[in-house]
Amino acid sequence: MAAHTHTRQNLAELTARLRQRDRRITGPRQLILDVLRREEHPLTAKEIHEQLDCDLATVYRSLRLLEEMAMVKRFDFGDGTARFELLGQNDDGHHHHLVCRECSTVVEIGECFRGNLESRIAQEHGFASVSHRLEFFGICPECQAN
Amino acid sequence: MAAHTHTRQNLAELTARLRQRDRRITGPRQLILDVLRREEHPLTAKEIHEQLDCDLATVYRSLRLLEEMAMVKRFDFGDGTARFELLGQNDDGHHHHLVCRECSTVVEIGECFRGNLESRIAQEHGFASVSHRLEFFGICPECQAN
DNA sequence: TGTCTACCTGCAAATGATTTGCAATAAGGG
DNA sequence: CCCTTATTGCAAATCATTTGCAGGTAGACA
Repeated sequence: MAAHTHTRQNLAELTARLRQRDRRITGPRQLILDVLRREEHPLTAKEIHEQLDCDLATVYRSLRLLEEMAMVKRFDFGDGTARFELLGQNDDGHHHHLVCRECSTVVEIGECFRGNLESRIAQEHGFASVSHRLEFFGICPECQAN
Repeated sequence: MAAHTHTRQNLAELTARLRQRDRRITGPRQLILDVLRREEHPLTAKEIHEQLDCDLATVYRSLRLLEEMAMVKRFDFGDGTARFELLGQNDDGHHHHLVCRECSTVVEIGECFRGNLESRIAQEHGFASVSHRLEFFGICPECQAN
């Protein structure tokens, strides 16, 4: 699919979701989605900001809004900095990452243990709407070589 | 086992591990372990500090040292605040938590998926020493009632 | 196309967790 | 008991993220 098609789709979806919440389609919001679409790995707010020409606070505000609208997903690798990935239209973004402890290279892990672990845990402890967060850490091939 | 026995054991272990690194056994370090031993759930640096009478910076420095010495384990629930738990002598502290999204109540989860998932992931991606972090989130029984 | 208004942005300052510089203090081997 | 070196308290610095505010703009409507 050509990039501009992606963009168009993206924009249409953005427009629709923003309308529902009486929010506006602004330059920064479109640009942030563009940046995220270009990257295959989750980006920090700062990394996104470096590719843009708007205020860092605007990036944070936009990311929060886009997250609420389920257009981006926030990941936490435990280094004190949130990372964001673009979500597809029918994608809940549930997947995990394998992160290099040395260079922070990120590999996406499609696999996840069966959901029944989650429901069993919910049942055993009387919790409702249980979700989980799972990330893997290791040393990537390149860092092993060095 | 009586509490003072625990304390004695604790102190002996602390002493031994500190000696190895040419570090000193100080009041704050002993007190932090005491506080952690009294609590069944992971505590934040601030929570530990509230029960003590030393500087917050000292609490952070001590926790970092104790973590390096594998006497406490750091957990990250994704709320931007680290939490710490005491580790037993032959305990690598590998377990997970179920955290209430409302009130932050924490339940410890003993169970963990088979370690072969970890090694399979390592193999597939060429990573070495792969570990993982996994936490569950949900609404606890009490918060469901309210 | 101009108006109006609520939403947005930039900028600067505030927050909250955690770290660090430094001078004063204490642990513990000799 | 002394001396060297680790450790502490205090204040200031960092870092990621948020927020207050005044000026700017998207977009519904006339």
